Amino acid sequence: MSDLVERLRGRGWRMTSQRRVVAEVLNGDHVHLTADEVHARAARLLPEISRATVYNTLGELVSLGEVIEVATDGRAKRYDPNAHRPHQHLVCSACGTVRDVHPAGDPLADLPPEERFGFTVSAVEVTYRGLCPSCA
Amino acid sequence: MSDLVERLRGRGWRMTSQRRVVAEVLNGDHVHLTADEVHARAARLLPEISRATVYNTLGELVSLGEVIEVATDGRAKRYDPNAHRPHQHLVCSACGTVRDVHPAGDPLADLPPEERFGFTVSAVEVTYRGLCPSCA
DNA sequence: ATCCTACGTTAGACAGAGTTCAGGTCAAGA
DNA sequence: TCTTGACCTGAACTCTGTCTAACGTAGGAT
Repeated sequence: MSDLVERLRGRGWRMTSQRRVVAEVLNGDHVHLTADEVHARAARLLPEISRATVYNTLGELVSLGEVIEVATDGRAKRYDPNAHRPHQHLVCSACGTVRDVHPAGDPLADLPPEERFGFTVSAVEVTYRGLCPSCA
Repeated sequence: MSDLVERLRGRGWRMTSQRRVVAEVLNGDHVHLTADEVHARAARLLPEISRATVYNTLGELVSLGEVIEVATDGRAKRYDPNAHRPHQHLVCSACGTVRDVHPAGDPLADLPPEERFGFTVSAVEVTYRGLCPSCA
């Protein structure tokens, strides 16, 4: 994720302290923070950062394909920096914890043409639900 | 869906005009209304019905397993009365339209034990995304 | 090194979806 | 018919997220 800053600069991104801090907060594996959590952590490094900037920056990172938006429940979206490798999500129904998982098979191939109703299908999301070890 | 009223009464549900109207509105195949749409249609039959009652009733139907909640995106949740037959959803990224689909294969079987991280996996949701014929 | 300016940031108002609450209403059993 | 606890209502409220107008600044131009 540290070369992310370089990739973004190469794409003409103006680098600001706010954007750097948001990228820093999203660093790591199995990170699935909500926008508010990103804002809270970013504010520990840069107290004046505003909510609007966090939302703007996250939206830009999503458009650039550097971060994936995950809607695990009806609540706030979560942001997943692990956009390099395709993966799915395993969500604990009790505490909301999210894990990245890598199932076998290709769900897109499982949808036959006659079940597509003329849609141009471009993506598929799989969400596994259950109880994590601590909640079971 | 008409025997739904009987099933609910059998479970000790107090039957009111409001609940009857919400159940009526949800009748049919490929129905995926938002709470607001349910409220609008219910209000045509029972003008004084309140939003809170619609939300309460939908929530109860979901807990009872009679209706499935579909979180299509950042938008409003949709409510799917087709809870009897297992199925997945195909969502238009542009207009939010939802279709029920029946893919081949079992996504649960595609998640090997070493990818479950000790979770007790009990369910899986698959959401296909793309453009519907009108939006393409 | 400094200046310019277009791009970025900020605070706060706003909007959509959903929840809560106090008080009035009514389904259904006695 | 009476009673009562479950149900309904409307309004205020919370939570997420977006928009706007004024201000700040990164980085190329000079």
